[in-house]
Amino acid sequence: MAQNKKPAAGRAPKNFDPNYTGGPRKGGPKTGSKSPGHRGFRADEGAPKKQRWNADERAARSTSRPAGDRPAYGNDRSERPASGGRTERPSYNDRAPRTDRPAYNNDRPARGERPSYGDRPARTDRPSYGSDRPSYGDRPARGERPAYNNDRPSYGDRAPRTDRPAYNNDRPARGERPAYNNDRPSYGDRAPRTDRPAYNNDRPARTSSDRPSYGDRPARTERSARPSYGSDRGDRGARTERPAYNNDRPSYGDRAPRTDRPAYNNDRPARTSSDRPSYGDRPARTERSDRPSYGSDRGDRGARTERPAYNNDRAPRREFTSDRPSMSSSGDSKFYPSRDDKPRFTAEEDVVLERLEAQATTASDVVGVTFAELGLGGNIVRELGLLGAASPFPIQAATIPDVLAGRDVLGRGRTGSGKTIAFGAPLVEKLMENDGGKNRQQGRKPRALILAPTRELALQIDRTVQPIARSVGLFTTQIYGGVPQYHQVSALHRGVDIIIGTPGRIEDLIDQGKLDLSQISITVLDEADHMCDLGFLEPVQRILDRTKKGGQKLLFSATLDKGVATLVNQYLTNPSVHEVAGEDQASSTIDHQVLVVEHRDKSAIIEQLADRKGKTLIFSRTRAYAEQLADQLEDAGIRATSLHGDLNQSRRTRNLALLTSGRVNVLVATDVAARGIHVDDIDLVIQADAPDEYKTYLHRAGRTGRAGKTGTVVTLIPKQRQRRMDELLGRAEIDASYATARPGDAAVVALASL
DNA sequence: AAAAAAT
Repeated sequence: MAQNKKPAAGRAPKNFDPNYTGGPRKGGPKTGSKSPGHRGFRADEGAPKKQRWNADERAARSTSRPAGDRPAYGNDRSERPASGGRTERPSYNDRAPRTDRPAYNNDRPARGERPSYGDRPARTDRPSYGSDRPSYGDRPARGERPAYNNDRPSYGDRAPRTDRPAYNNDRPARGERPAYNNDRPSYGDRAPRTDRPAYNNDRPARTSSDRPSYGDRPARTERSARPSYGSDRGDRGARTERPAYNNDRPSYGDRAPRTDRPAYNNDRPARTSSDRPSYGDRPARTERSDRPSYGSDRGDRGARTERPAYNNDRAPRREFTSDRPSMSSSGDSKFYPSRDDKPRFTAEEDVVLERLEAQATTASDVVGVTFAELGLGGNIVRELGLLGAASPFPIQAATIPDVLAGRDVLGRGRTGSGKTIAFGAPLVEKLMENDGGKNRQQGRKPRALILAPTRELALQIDRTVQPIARSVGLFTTQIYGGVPQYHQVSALHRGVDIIIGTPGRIEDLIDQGKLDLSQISITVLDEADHMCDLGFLEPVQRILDRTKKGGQKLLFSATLDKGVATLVNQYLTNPSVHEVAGEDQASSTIDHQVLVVEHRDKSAIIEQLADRKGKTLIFSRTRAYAEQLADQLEDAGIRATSLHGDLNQSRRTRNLALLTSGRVNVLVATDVAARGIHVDDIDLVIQADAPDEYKTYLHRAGRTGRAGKTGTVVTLIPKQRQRRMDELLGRAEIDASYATARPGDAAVVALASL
C-alpha cells in the first residue's frame, strides 16, 4: 500500500485514496473500524492521519531519490516490517479476493477467455470504453493506468502469478526481475512475496483452515452469505476490488485493440486504396477525384502531374547540392529563399523538401584535428576521451567552432554520426565560459535547454551530456513526463544549468511556475525536423518563446530540411548550416531489402526473421501491433519485448534496457524508437509495417549500421504497396533489392542467419 | 498512427 502512495507522491493522491482505503480497510480490521468513526469526526488528530503523513514522507523521500531508487526503496523496506503493517498483511492475504483467486486463476488459464470477461458487468463498461478508444483523448487516462500497473502489477498480476512460473521459464534471463522489484518497491517488499511460495503451498490447506478466520471478518460474513457463486458474480460489478482489477487490466485494455486487429488487417488491403486518396490532397489529386474508375485512373497515371513533380523536386535538389560551393559563398542568411514554395505543400505530404544549403565538411577535412583545437577546454576534452570520442567526427568538427562563436547553427549528419557531442560539448563549454561564479548559487536558473521528441532520447542525450557537464562543475536534469515530478522539481530548486527534456513536461512545469526559462541562452532542438511536425511545432514554439530573447539556437537532425524553415525564420539569426559530405547510399554500411509478402504470411515470416542470434529491432505502425508481435514472438520461444507509448515509463525504460543489455534480442517498437535511440550492435531492422514517410525510413534504418558497422533493413510490404515503396525509397535515395517471399524461402532463411 | 503532461 505504501507503494501506491509513492508513485502518488508527485501526483494527486486522489486516485490512490480509493484503492488505498479499500485495501487497508479490508486487510486490517483495525483500520476498518477506525475509518467509519474517526473520519467523520476528527480528521486532525486521528492516529490514522499521522500514519498518512508518515506514509507521505516516506513517499517523498523515496521519490526524492529517483536516481537512487533502490536505496530509497530499501529504506522503505526496512520500515515496512517495523510498521507492523505487515502483521496485518497476513490478514490481507486472507482477503476474500484471494479466495476468489483460485477461481480467478482458474478462469485465467484460459486467457483466451478474457474476451469472455466482456460479458461481465464490469466489462460492460468496456464497450463504452472501446467506443472511446478511437479517440486518443481518452488515452490520457491510459497513461495513468500503466502507472497503476507498476504498483499494482504485482497486485493485479497476482492472479496471473499462476502464470508466472511459466513466464519465468520463458525468460530465464530475467535477471531484471530485481529491477522489476524495484519498480514495485512496496510490492516486492511485501512479506507476502517471500511467502508466496509458501503461500501457494499453503493454499490448498489454507482455504479450509483460514476460512474460519475469514468468518471473523465482517465483510466475510456477507460473503459467506452469498449462497451461490453466480449471485456473487452479480455483485461483482459493485465490488470495490474490481476497480482495482480493472486498473490492472488496462494493460489488457491494450489487448482489446487486438481484437480489432484482425479487422484492422482486413482493412488494410482496402487501405491501400484509402491511402491513395490521401495522395489526393495533392494538387494533382483533384484530377484524381474526377476519375470515376480506378482503371481510368491508371491510364492517366503516366500523365500524372505529381510524378513529374517528384522528379522535379529531386532534380533541383541535386543541382542545389552541386551548386553548393558557389551558394555557400553567397552568404548564410539566405538559405530559405524559396519560402514562396511552401504554400504549395501541405504538412502531411511526404515530399522531399529542398535541402538546406550547407557548408559541407568531409572526413578528410578533419583528419588530425583535435577537440582542443576546435576550442574546447581541457576537462571537456578529457571527458570526451573517456566517452570514447578521442577525435572529432566531421559533423562535430564542423559545428563546434560556430557554436562556440555564439552563432545559430543547423547541423545535419547521418544517423549515428555523433550529433549529440556536436552540440553537447560546445554547449557546456559556452556555459562554463559565461559562468562568472555567481551562477553556481542555489536555485540558479537553467541557462541551456535541449529538447527531444521522446523521453528515451532525452534520457540518452543526458547520458552523454551529463558527464561532460559534470567535468566542469555544471549540472543537468531531465524534465520529461511519465515519472513523478518531485525529483525534477527539487533538482530545479537546487539549481541546474542544463535542462534536457521533452516538450510536455517542460510546458507543464512552466505553467506550474516551477520552471523558469528566462535565462536560457542556448536552446538545442534535437531531431529538429521532427520537432517541427504537426503536434510538436506549437509546443516547441511556446517553449522557445519563454527562453531568453536573442538566445542562441541549435537545430540538429539527420534529416534536416526546409521543414524547419518556420522555426528558423522565427527564431534564428543568420544561422550557419553544416552537413557532412559524401554521406549517401554509396558510403552507407546498410543493406536494404524489400520483401513482398502475402498478408497471411506476414507474421510467420516475421517470426522466422526474428529467430536469430543478433539483435533485431522490429518496427510496427501501431502500439497494439507492436505488443501483439512481441507476444507472438515470445509465444514462439523467441525472447522479445516491446517499446511503445502504451507502456508506462518504467516499462519503457526497462524494455529498452533489456535489448541494450542483451537479455532479449528482439525489440518490437513503434516509431518512438525510430529516432535517435542508440543501441549497440543492432544488425537487423525489420519494418513489419512500411513507413509512410521517407524520413521515417531513414531514421528507422539508422538504428542499425551505426559507427561504421554493417546492418540490414528488411521492409515487408504487400504487393499492392510496391509502387508507393518505390517512390519512398526514391525520395530517401536508397537502392533496395526486391524479392517476393513466402515463409521458409531461402531469402528469409538467409536473412535470419545473418 | 505516434509522440508529447496529467488528472
